[in-house]
Amino acid sequence: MVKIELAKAYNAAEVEDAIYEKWEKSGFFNPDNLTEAKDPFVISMPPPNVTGILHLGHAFENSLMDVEIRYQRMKGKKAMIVPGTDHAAVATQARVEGDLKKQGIANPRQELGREKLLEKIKEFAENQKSIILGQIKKMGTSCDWSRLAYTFDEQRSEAVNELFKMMYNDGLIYRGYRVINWSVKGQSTCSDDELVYVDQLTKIYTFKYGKDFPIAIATTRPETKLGDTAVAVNPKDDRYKQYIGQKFTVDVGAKNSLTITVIADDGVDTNYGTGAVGVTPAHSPVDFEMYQKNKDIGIIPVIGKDGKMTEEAGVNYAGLDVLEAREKFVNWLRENDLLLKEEDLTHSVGTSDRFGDVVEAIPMEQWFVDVNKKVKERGMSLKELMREAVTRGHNGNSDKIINITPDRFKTIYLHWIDNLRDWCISRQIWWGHRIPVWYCDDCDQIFYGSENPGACPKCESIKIRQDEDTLDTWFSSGAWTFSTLGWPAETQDLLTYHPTSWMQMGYEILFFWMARMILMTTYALDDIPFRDVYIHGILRDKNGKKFSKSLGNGLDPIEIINKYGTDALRLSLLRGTSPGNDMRFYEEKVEGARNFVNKLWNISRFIIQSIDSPKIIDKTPVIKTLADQWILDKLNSITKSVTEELDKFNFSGAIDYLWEFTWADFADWYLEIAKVEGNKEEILLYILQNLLKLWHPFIPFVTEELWKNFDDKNLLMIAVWPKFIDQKPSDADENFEWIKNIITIIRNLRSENKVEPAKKISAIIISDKIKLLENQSEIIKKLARLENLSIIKKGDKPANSVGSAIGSTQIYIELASAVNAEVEVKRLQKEISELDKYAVGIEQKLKNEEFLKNAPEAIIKKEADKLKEAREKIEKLTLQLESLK
RNA sequence: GCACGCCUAGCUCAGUUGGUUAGAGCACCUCGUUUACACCGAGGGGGUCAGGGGUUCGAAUCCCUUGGCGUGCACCA
Repeated sequence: MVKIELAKAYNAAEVEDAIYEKWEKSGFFNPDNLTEAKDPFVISMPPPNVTGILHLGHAFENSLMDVEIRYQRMKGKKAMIVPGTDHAAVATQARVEGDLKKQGIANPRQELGREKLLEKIKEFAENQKSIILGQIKKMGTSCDWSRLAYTFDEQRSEAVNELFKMMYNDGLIYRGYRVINWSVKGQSTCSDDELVYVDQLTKIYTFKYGKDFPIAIATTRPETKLGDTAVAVNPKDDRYKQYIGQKFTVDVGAKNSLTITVIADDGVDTNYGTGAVGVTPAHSPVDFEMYQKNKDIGIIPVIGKDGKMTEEAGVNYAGLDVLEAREKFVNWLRENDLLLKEEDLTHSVGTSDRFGDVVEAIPMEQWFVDVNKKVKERGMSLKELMREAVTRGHNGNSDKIINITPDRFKTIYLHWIDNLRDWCISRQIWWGHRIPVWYCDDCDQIFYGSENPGACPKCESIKIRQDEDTLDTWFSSGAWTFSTLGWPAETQDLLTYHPTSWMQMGYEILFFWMARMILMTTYALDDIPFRDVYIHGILRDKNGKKFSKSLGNGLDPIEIINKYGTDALRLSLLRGTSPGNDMRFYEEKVEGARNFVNKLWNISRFIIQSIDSPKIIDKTPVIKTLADQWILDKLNSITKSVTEELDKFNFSGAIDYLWEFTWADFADWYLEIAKVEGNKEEILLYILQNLLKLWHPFIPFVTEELWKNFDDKNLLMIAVWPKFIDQKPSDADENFEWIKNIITIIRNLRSENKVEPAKKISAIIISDKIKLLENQSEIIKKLARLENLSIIKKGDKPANSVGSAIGSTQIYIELASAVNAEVEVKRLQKEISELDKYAVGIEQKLKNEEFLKNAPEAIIKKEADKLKEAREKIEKLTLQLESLK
């Protein structure tokens, strides 16, 4: 074999693209090619929105998914990430319309029309898509590209239509006149979950509708009061209950007069405000509910889709902007002595997450998913299905429980379900799945149809038209875990790979997405969408601010990758993070990870260059020395720990074990020892190869690149995950740690006494562990830079020496010049006094009868051993101190 | 208003059933170019785990409470 030359430093940019290509060509991203693998392990990739290119948050998600999938693949699972992108209905249309406006097209919808605008959006989306897919590859994510999906492709559209049809036929989707959230700017509805609440300082006005009206009410929206049809009071309220059922006609200065009925409602808090509520059915969801119980009070919409006052608001107001109307009405109240109070109030208002404007509550005909209606043949509502999947398990089956990490999000999710109202799914935009419903203009028949049915099924008229609206993007996202596997067709993929195994997502889309996937899957497939959900926090910048375009603090992951390598980025994103918590991102972190990757490279470089023929070592090598035993035991033990941490999805914990072992135990200690003891080819290769396997899920590129030095035929990517060997524990760890300790003490003595680092000196160790020390004397001499080392059983402190102790063992180094007694006395005194405090603490514990009675025996023994060791050390140090005086 | 989370070394954070003298990375101090690595090595300093109380033989960890920061939901009459 030719001697391999490795570069002095790992250059990620040079090798990554080629490695990814090799992986992709191998076909092993597709689990169907993992012929020896058994159980499936599937991750549905949360499809990135085609609104923009990927940011660091995506890099983080890709790192999480890829670590998990590579781990499972190496564990012998049919591992698969199903990749895809999301058409992101409103978000994408809003983005493209915004761009068009900047280009001078003031009103894209009117100027371009449906077809043209859709074409523009499609062009944009396709362009973004190809950029995004390239980025995902850069991040090293091992997706099965043969199963690439898009929420808006033909297959997924079929799933959406089928789902709609099922729900429509089951009466779970209905068209109804309800108060919905309306974005004037976007000219579309949005669901309750799409609102972003912001605090707003406003005024709250207390007034009476008229001089003769007996009850005062308060409002922050006086202009909507032109649409009031009732006043609600608590039926137990003595002040008002006499008026319940009475009707009052009031003049509100709007030319039209209002008829206000006093109604009873248990929900009214008698202690809050005036204890009475003005009821505006058209512009408040809560009031609308009261109206539905008391339809005869009537409903008067006074604000229109354009955000201006309607004709019904009265001729004095029609056409006015809401703020103008507010001012006008308040002035009128004031002039007529009806305004009782005017106070400042901070309250939160809902704004559209995509268009940014404060939404208006307006009543309209829209499509809804009924979450409270019992599903046919299930005896349960969608709400109840959503609850069951995370509590007792789907259909009461404890094997079908969705496990949420960290589990506090389960509580948050359940609380959200409690407050859930019917889901408004129709949007007045064009980019999205068109609602598969048709209307007959001749007989008013409404019927389902994913394609143009040609004629009305009832009256055969051809004057039919499809609903103009499109579906909420989350309607299609909700089907993602199964639409990507071929549903509604009964595919082999569905049989093999559903339910999926693991899902990760940020907590900010818990309600949008997780909830809807659970809803859709439990309903349509009578199953859960996934077994485990890992909820992660959001990435923030150095100062804790959210990354955002408007703040201009966004970082392009590809730039980071070009500078530090993908492995470094992945490692930095996963290290020191915990599920559910936000984390800060800063470049120094990536730099540290890059340094580690380089360290691993150089460890390998050293090993590869120091041996003749690199080969695969798959059997535990022969153990020759204590150090060998120690490092192999340690490798075995961290193999167990890393596996356990990964099984708990604790990626950071797994990294900590690996990092510590690789850098400290293996590089700093064992490699140095290998230089002394020599002849360790097999052990070095064995440990390195196991390390490459254990590290591979986290830093796939550098490990794969190194692996080819040992095996240029098989990919590390499908190597078998190292197994923990369950063996009798040896005392190698204890003994070797003790030797390490002695070396550290000598190094410390040298440093404190300003011995030149390169200078070789003499040392004396007085101990009864003669044999152990003699066996390890070469290592001690080399690593502590000793010329001579005397190991004796009994003796006195040598002249011109300084020393320390571990337990009863004393360690001295000889100094060339006289000892600075004063400094040495101080040092020893300090050490003794600290040690004494420590020992006294343990002593008290051991004197405590309660402790002795209650604590486990192992703990008591540990404490006793600690005390013995400390006391012995104090004794030896005291002797040293006395000899100086 | 209700709920949840966070407050651990100068900074960023781990710390999963309560039990080592509480850890890591970066930063800092001293020393060092020993051919795997200066993207490095050796040694070191630095924390009453936000404050107070409680449970316990034993608390960063469990409970109560105060304060600060953040988030979700509700309210928004």
